[in-house]
Amino acid sequence: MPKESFDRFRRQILARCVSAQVSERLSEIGQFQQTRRAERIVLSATGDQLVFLAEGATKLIVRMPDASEHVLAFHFPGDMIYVPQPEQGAISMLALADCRTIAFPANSFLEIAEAEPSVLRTILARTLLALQRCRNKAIRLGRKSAQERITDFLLAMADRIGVPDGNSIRLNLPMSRRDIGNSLGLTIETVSRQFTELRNEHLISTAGRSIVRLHHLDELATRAGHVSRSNTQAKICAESKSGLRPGAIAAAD
Amino acid sequence: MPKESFDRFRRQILARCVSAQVSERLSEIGQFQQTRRAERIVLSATGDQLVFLAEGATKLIVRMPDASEHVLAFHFPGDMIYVPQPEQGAISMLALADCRTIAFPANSFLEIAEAEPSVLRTILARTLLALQRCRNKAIRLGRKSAQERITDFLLAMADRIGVPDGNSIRLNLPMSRRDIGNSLGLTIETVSRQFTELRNEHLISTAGRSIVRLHHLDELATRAGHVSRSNTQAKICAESKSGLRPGAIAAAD
DNA sequence: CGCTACCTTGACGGATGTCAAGGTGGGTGG
DNA sequence: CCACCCACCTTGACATCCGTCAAGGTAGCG
Repeated sequence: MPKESFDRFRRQILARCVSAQVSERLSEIGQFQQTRRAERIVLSATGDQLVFLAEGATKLIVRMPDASEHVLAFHFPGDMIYVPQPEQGAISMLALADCRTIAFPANSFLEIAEAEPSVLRTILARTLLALQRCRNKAIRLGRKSAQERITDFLLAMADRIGVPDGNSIRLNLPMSRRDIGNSLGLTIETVSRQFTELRNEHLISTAGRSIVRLHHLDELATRAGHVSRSNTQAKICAESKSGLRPGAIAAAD
Repeated sequence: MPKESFDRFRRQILARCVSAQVSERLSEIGQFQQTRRAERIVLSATGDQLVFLAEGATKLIVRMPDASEHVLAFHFPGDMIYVPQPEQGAISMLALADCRTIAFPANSFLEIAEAEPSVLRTILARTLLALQRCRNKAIRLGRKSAQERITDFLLAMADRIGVPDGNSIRLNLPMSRRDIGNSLGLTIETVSRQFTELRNEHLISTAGRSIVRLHHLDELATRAGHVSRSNTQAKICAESKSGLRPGAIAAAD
């Protein structure tokens, strides 16, 4: 396993105070993997997995009975993703860009972590965060219009991978319009129409297929159905400065 | 705190092998509460809470900006519910029937549980289960039609509180049509129309406002968009015999 | 027995899915 | 470096499902 990836894992998931022994044992059960864009991250089918994403971007998908796919979440470096054993649920993880991952069998991971309750608590805290994100997603899908979903999605992305750019925030979206639609419960056509509409109102601008610039964050937040907290920009700055992002287990957008 | 409620908590959440001391300390920080139907379960605002539902039924709701409410989950006895600190998220827990609950400050609970990693793992396991349920809910809300949502909801309820009744399953739903709609992202009218339609097709029958009987579970499962696993009945029998239900942290339907 | 909250039914309109027909970006190979 | 090609995106016309508004009906409780 490349030292660089595991070091990232150690920094982000294991607190600073973890014994070298625990770290050692975890590195022994972790399966490193390098995956090319559009390929599946191969996971052992012998139980639930905890996957650490060291580099790249992924989507977590469910295959529906009709062979279509629904995107549960997008993930970015530093995320810890819980993937249940692929029995019938048919959850799988696909690379949106070239990826480096470390996959741990969940049971072994947790057994080792029992020796170091702080690690267990870190995992629990991230899982609770994932649950909150998933709840938010459920609200979004249940109640919001297409435009609200799209703007909410863009703002969530801004929080996660946006970079300040003058008065705007610049996004380099690794996922296709289809992926966005599959994540928000919309068709690709509706996604496209909403992008066009936001572009016509100068709330966003786009360059090529993946670059999106968000202007007027406050107006976008209003469109997303938020309640006037125009601190997205501030949050991003704070986060990029400290180098800490909330991270998640499997419910990031 | 009534012995009966805490005993239930001990049986369901604490494994049999927990030290008397841990159990004792948990009972000291747990706030017992009896709540009447339609009232709010009052929680300390000083941090996240873990609420054990010993008796009754509850809904976990979010107040939307427009003062409407969205139901995140319904809960039943034995569930452990994670309720984040009510900052702006405005999540609250309402009793659908007379309830008995024990509320623990999450941080204190987890600190005590660190002495007994098996408890921490139980909580983590339940949280992961809640995450799975929430993911399922997200899929349901994102992709399914009104009829699929309703039938899926009824089958989920059958798994949780259904009792076998000849060839059917009988449900005594503690929540109103409005609550069901708020949970599935539908209006009360649409819920009502779908009930009527299912009734006309003899897939369900109703008595009064809260009794629902499900016939033809396999057909209902098809309507729900499931993939032909007609084992719902079997699962319920097995569960009611063993007295064990999966339980959840805050994402039950 | 009557009141009230809750449920049911109907008519209508609008947001979004579906179907269809181009247009465009970006990577590949010459 | 350019041209080509394919996947991806955009736009339009139309259909449909569900939300909205409105008007009763009914269960369950006092």
